Amino acid sequence: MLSRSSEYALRALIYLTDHQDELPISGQQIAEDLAIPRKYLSKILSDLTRTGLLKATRGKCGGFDFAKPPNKATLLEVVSPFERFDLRRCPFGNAQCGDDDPCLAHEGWKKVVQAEQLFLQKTALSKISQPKRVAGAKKGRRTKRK
Amino acid sequence: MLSRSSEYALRALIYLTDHQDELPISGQQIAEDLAIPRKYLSKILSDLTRTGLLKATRGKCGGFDFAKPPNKATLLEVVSPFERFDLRRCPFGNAQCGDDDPCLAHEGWKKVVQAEQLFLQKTALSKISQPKRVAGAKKGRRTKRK
DNA sequence: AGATATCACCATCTTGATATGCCAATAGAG
DNA sequence: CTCTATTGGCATATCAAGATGGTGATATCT
Repeated sequence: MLSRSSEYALRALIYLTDHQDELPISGQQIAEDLAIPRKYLSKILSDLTRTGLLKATRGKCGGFDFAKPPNKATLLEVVSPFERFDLRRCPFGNAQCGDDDPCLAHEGWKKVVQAEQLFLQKTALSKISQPKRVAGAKKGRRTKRK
Repeated sequence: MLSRSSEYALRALIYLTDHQDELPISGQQIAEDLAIPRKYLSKILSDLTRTGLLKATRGKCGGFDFAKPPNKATLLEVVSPFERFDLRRCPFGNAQCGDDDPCLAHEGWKKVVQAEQLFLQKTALSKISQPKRVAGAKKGRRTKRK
C-alpha cells in the first residue's frame, strides 16, 4: 500500500525521532542500523531535505536533523514525495468517473482512500516513534557509535 | 492503491456484468471497448479463468463468461491474483512489529488496511456494475459487433 | 477439409522503481 | 594545508510490472 521508498523514509524519520539527543546522524549510520541500502536511503533523505522536512549538514560530524519538530510533521509530508496519489483515476468504471458522475463503487472506494489520506494527514510523526519499552529505564545516551 | 492489472480486471468484469445477455464476449472485443492493451488483457482474463472466476470457450464465437454469478464474486477475488497484500510487513518501525509487539502506528494503520480489505471482501462484483442511466430505456441488445 | 476466430503459452521489449557506484562540494580535526 | 567524513548529483545496473508479438490448440462455420 506504500512504496518501499515511503517505508524507508518513515522508518528513517522514526529512527531520528528516537535519537533526538544525538542529532545530526549520518545517513550511513541510519542505513546500517535499519538495514536499508545506503545510497538509496541517502537519496531519500536528500529528497526530504529538499521538501523542507529535514536539515542536512555536510562534512565531518554532519548528517541529518529535523528542520521542523517531529510533532509538526505529518506522515503525509514524509510520504508524499514518494507516492503518486492519483485520486483522479477511479479503478472502476471508465475514465470519466468523477464526483459528479460517479460509478457505483465510487463512494465505497472513496471512503477507503480517504481513510488512508486522513490517517497520513492527521498523524504526527512524533506519534509513532518507538518509546523505550523498559519501565523507568533512563533514556540512556548511546555510547558513541562505532 | 491498486495495480494496473487489478484495474483492468475490474473494468473488464464490470463490462461483462453489464453485457450479461451477450456472453461470451471475446477478449478482443473487451479490450477494444475499454481501450485496454489487447494481449495484456488476454493474460489477465486467462488468470481469472484459472482462478475459477471466469469460464473461457475457445474457437469462433468463443470468449469469456462468468464461472459463477457476479453477485457471488467479490472484488477481492477479482483483484487478489494481481496484488500482494503483505499484511505481515509493517511500513513503520522495525521488522518484528506484529499484533503482539506493535509499533505505535500499528492500530491506526491496521484500520486503514482493514478498511480496504473489508471493502474488497464484502463488495460483490454485481454491486458496482454500471446501470444504464437513461430512464426507461430498453436494454437494447447491441447490434452484432464489428 | 479448409478458413477463421478465439484462448493459451512463451519469448521479448519497455518502463519505472529500486539499488549501486563514482566523483565533486563541504566542513570539521589534526 | 591535508586528511577524512559527510551530503549532493549524476550515471548506471538490476528487477518487476506492464505491454507486445508469435505460434499452437481448439472450436465454429462454410
